[in-house]
Amino acid sequence: MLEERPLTYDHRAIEPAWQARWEADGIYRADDADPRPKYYVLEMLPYPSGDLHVGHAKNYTLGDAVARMMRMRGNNVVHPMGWDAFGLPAENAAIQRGIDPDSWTRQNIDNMRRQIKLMGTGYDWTREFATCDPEYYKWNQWFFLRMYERGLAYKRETPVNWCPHDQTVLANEQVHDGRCWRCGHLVERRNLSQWNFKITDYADRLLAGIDRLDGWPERIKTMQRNWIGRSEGATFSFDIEGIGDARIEVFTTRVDTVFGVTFMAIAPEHPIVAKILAAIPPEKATVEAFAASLSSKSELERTQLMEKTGVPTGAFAINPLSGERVPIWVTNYVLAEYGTGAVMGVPAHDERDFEFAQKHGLPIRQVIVPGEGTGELVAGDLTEAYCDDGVLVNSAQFDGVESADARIAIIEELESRGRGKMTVNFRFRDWLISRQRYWGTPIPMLYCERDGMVPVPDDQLPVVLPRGVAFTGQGSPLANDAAFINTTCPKCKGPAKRDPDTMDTFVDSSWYFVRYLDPHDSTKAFDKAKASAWMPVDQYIGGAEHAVMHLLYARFFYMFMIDAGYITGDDEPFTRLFNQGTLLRGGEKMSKSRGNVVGIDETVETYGVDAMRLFLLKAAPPEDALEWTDEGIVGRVRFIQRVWRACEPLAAEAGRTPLDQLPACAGDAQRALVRALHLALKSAHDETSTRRFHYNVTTARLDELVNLLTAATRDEALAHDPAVLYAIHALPIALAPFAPHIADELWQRMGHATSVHIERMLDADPAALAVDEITVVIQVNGKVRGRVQAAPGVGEDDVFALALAESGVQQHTSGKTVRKKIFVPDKLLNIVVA
RNA sequence: GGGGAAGUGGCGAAACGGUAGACGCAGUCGCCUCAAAAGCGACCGAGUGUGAGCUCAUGUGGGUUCGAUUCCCACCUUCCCCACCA
Repeated sequence: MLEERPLTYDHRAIEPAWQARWEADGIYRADDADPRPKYYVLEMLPYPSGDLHVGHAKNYTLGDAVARMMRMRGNNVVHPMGWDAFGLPAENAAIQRGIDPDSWTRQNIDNMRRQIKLMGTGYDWTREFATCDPEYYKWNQWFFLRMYERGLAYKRETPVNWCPHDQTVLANEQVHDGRCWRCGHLVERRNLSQWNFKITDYADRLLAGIDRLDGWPERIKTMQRNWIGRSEGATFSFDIEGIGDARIEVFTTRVDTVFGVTFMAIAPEHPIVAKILAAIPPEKATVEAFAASLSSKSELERTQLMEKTGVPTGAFAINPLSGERVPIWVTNYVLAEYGTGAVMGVPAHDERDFEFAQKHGLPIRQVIVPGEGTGELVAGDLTEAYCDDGVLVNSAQFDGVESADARIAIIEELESRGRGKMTVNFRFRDWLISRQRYWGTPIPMLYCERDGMVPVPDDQLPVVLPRGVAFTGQGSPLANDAAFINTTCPKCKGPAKRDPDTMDTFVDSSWYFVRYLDPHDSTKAFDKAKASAWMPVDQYIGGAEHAVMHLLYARFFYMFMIDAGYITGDDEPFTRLFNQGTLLRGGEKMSKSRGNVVGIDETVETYGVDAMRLFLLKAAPPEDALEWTDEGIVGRVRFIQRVWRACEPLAAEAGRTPLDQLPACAGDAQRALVRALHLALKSAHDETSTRRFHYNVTTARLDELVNLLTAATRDEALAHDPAVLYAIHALPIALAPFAPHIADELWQRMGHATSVHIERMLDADPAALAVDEITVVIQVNGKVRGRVQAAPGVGEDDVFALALAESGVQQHTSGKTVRKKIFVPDKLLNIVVA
């Protein structure tokens, strides 16, 4: 028997020691000059909220396994980590608890960095930065100025949530039931002049680029397409009766229904409202009261009202095609921000218009009928809008024309009269980046009494966020800070004021992945050659909650950078995207606010990092939601200990066994063992190559291997067999991407001076996977009736002969005629009888 | 309302056109032990049979196929995202 001694893998001693050693040796640093093929693995930039839980560990463990796997497959891997450090929580901490946002954030970063290292992750920490570092956000300001120069950053009046008591702008999440989160006063809408990035200029490119993103999940691409929301239609104008040259422009995708217009619906904010009321005053009071009742409500509330309401303005519009006179209504269901802010009301062919017309007794006229140009009206009394295409009726010269043709013909008619044209509208709007907050990147703009709006010159960047400002919760800390606001105009040297706003934190995360490639450059955002060499990100990993905004903004920014020539290559930054599933506990997403978190520190202390990592990889495919269970991780602790007991006593001996050739296998047990090893290797390679990352299957293969190893090492006759020693020697390599600590510890005990993590992953050898006897399944009429053993490559006739000797097969074939045989070599023979 | 994903043992899951349930968790039994824990071993979808086995079984109903968990259609259920975008 093997020597009896306490065989326990002591994670508390071993794991921290390896983490220290890796850091000291710098084995995860990426070298720009390394000639091997580059591979950029990136997990989405985390917000330093404070404490990590095992849900975060799920995300980082997968990224880490992928990075380690790619490194061991011979790539020059860059795998960086940093902090999305600006944002509202830090400012709330300042307001509520008087903590400086910078100190609060830095403390959180320190703790989270410690915890991420505790997970045994292999990041290149030399590339770390936080977006709240002036050395980083300086370049946010620099990019802003470059966009401004190109007309991609512009100012526009936009409504915001405004608390009249605290005299401050509120983020949507600070408004609860229409009231201020701090003081409970009713929130109003107020217009402020704010900065926007003209992302809509890139709408078509952002949309077209999606088609090339073969490595992205289909659902994310669909969400982006829907968010961009391209729709083709016509924009044309109606005259307003009695008001000189005033016209109302409408946008519609169904210009074929234009003869069915029975009213005009406009948003209360539409500028024409004031003109109408000035010229035709009788309904002034009603309309203004209606507009006022909506003005305080956010778009969200208005749309959640669901019930469509409105009031007539007393004015009439003239249908440019029919010459018909229709009333103009102000309604809550037309959005000022989309299209032209005015809609032609066609109740017969639009659900919303139908609902509105029914409620307000407006006429409903059908002009599209289903079918092949019959011209027959289905009925005068529609019970719902008919929204499909069909054939036009009641439409003058367009009667009998198919909808699709009619749309083209009518647009041409309108165009010939100078009344309208074909247009494309997008659902998404320009990216509003101004935030009336402190903890963000100051917008590098000045307002001079003499020179007007003046950009901050590049040599005066960064505009540094002042420290020690007052956080009262009232007003904006920056706007209130006279020392910050008051400055000198770079043109006239006269007095000027700074823009009091900061940028949306999505700006920070829109280009950080390029900064990692040249993180300490103080002269530029990044070096063109370095960035162009490393980009694009080969594998991006993160949650689906960023499916739209972050990923769209980052794509936009990257296209801008390519266009500006800051970087060369394809204009899509993320070749492959992997969406991790969430971690659940008690059926709910693990989160601080739900109070169901399991901490990293406790888990690592109790069970060990490797056990935690293996559980997170093993329990489910990575894209699925995964339920955390304490029993599950105990099972992985058992696995770790089984590995230790099987391998550690034989480590030195196994370390002398060559790995560059397959061992001689004296018997079935040896062959099975070597085969199990190579099946595990094959799974690891396959899951990595296909980018499925279903390492839950790979870990199952490792379980099978370790089960065989356990049996073999307990058998005195087998324990020192070359095949057994070979498998033991290879196990740390196979285990390294998933359980990096025990892997390196065993590797060292096998006599290796360098880390297992810089070893080459072993290839799966087809010779080791081969078997000398296979089982062929015999089916009769598609049902399994027997199995026969044969040598691989056995022919159909031989299998058939063997099959007929099986009693189960005979039962179902005797007295019947064999009509057909389907033979799948080495797998199956299906005998079809009748 | 629109879009997307998914329904397999007591549980997490595997197989994704070819032996359904690998592997793990929970459970049952055995060995070891004074005993327990740990460890090791066996069993572990349902029904039926002494047994070899047979029958049923991957949400429901159809279809394609020699053969379907896998592909197609419809329905049911659950989850996620977007929700008055003219």
